[in-house]
Amino acid sequence: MAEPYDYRSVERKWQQRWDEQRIFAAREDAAKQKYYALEMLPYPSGDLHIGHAKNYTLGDAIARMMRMLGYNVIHPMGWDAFGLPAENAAIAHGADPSDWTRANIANMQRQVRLMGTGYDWSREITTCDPEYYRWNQWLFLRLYEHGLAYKREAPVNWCPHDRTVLANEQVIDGRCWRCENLVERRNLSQWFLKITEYAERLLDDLEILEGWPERTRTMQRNWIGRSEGAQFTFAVENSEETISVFTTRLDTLFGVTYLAVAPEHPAVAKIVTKKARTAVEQFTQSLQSKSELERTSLMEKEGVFTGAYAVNPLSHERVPIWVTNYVLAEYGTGAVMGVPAHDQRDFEFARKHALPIAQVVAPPGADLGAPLHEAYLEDGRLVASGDFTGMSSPRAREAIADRLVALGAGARQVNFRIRDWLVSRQRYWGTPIPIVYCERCGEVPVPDDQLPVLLPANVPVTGEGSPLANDPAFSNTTCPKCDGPAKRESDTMDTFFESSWYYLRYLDPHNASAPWDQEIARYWMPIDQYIGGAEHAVLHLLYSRFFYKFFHDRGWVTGSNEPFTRLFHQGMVLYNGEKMSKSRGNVIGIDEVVEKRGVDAMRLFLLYVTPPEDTSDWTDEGINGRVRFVNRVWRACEPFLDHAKSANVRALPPASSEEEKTLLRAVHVAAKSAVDETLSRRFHYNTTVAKLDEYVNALMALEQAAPDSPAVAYAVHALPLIMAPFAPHLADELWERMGHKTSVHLESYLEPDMRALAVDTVTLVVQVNGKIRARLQVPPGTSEDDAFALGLEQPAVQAQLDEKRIQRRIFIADKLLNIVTG
RNA sequence: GGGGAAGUGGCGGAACGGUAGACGCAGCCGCCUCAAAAGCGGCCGGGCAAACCCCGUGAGGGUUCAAAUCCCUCCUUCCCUACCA
Repeated sequence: MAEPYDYRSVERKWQQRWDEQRIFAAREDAAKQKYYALEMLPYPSGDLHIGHAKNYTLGDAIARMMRMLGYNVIHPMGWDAFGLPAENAAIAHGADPSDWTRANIANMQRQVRLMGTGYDWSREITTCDPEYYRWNQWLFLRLYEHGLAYKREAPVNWCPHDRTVLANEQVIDGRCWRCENLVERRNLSQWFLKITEYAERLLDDLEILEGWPERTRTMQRNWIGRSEGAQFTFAVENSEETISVFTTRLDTLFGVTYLAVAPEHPAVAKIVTKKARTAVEQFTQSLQSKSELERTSLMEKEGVFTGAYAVNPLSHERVPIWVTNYVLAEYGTGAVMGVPAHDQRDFEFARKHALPIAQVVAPPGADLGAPLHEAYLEDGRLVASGDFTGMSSPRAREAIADRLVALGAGARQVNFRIRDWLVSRQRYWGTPIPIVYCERCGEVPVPDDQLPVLLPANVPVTGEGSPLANDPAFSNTTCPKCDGPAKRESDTMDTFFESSWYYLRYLDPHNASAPWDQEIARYWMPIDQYIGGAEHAVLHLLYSRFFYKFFHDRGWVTGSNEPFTRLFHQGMVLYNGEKMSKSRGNVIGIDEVVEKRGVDAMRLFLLYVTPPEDTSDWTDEGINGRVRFVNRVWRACEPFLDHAKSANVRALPPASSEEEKTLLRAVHVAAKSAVDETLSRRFHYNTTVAKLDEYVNALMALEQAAPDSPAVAYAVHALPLIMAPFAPHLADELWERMGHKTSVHLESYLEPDMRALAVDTVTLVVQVNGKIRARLQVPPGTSEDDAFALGLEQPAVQAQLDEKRIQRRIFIADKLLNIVTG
């Protein structure tokens, strides 16, 4: 009786050995082509879930494949360790955020190791380590020096009870998620990064990111939101004030019947008439308690007349100025021209408040006069538009822009939807922003040699107010310039700051004098394959691109100014058709799967269920199928290990029977599939695993028929080599048992051999008028004439041809012959 | 409202203009066994007694010698985004 396969001890053994022998340690080697494989930095929430497992299994299969294909592979892992959940745990359980985070990292690191993923652990980084975040501070200061980090007032979500700023996701139905008080919008002084300065480049360079999913590029395009138009100015009657508006539809300028401004617009207070003041203030007050979400998507279009009038710079018409809830203070100029006839939002507003609707663009071929039921949004021909009447919309936009420029009333302008990145958080568990406020010198950056500004330990975290501001030991300091008394900035950084450059720190993780060495970065960057979920399509992936362009401008990185050459989004893993969630109790735990089924079976299952980009369903039956496969491989190999030692895997043995040919072909079909899926970057290893099934089926069949065949020895010997990237533990075990002293993962991959892939006969389909009438077994390379002659002999073909005249023949070598009749 | 992706057996999927359903799961039959499990072998889209015949890739149309695959319209599902002027 053969020895049964003990996946538990085998998997443990190889994980230990890979660790001890550091077989995945990466070193720069100018002689070899580098390959940087990276999975997105995980947040240490406490437990690894199957979604992580799918992500890391795919990344690991790719990294191992590329290594075996001769590339110098770097494949690191680390922890995105700062963030709110640690602080929330502190508030809820009185835990120390640091202890809580460290414990989670320890557990998740254990689980990642359990998966047997081949990371270079010597490069592991943890973003809450002072050795890491000091470089966060250093980079912040460089951004500051270049005017890309600045502080200004901005409206934020403020909870008056807890006296803290809330993130958008912590505002539920306009209320604080903790105390359920209404959240206010307050203007507070906040740190921003000037990503808008890079908007144009971030947009344009999307074009060269051909290795990115199109939908992700589209999302970034939409997020950046470039729009071309013009900005121009309305004078305000009886006032020095003017109101500027941005529009992409200058052709509708003569259709303006009112001006709509955001309540926060600075001109409002100055232009509002005595009579209207109370109403306007009440309206503004009522909006203050509403979050942006509420103000925009949930509310009807409301507004109050300011009593003031503006003058249209071209038509000289006077139009009322309204304060409205549907104009955003943060976009454009915070004011828009109201054109009810040609903008749906303006249309709804005008209807509600009985404002006139003036049609100035006529649909092609249509006559005006009929009242509109909705705004007409398309281009057309201008009517009732002064000198511009009769022009097409595009021409009118140009002509009106020219006129405004000539009058000095406006200019062509490009506007971006993207706003500067708000990076300050009034929170404890993050990187302290390295700025000091001196009574005499004002805002002073902390000098580099005083970094890091350490996050103090043992600070009470209550969720009320800013913990750092409340800590005098942290807050009180001396000014680096004048040594006078000063206060430290008490805000910490958004955690997306850390994750915008971590991939560079991996390259040189212990460097004490710089965030990374430029020569080392020159060798490894950019990242050849980045793998992670689509949920970061905009945030993380956009911020990182921004940082990398900044680094490139400084000369700190060279070559491409994009960090991620190719990007792959793996799909989610569902269970019972639903997202796994603790509250539903339908979570599949890594520990349990590894214990009960083994890592290799889990990896094979995750690769096999669906193509990697698709959503997959975890099923107990499905994983059982892969457990069976692992055991089949063992039974197919273990009794033949001695026999297999006689085979040279690098030399194709001769095949003397059909069965042997079939087996040798199955071996090389599997190898070819693995290589092709990797190099094409399609990564559909589900098809590769299917080929491994066929391989093992063919192997077992020949073992029954001809156990002594050299083809059996060869196929047994080659199996671990081919399987190594997908079932790495089983592969190394078999490899060792065949007498090898070094890991199979350091071998070069089996090169697909054309001789093995060749076949003796092919099935040639004979069609008549596109319908299959016969199948011929012919040698490959059979000529069209021979095939035609053979085809005509087929009774089924004859029956169809009968009296008919043959008009043409289509012949695809080794595939098909189509006879077309008249 | 806008944008994107996808619809193939009972299920996951394969087929990147040329044999639709590889491979696996589930199911059924058989072998092995005292028995069960495991394992091994076979069957497994629909119609038909059966077939080498006919039908069949969400629906309808088109391009082509040939369409699951390319194009148009519609339906359905999922994801993202949302008053951006």
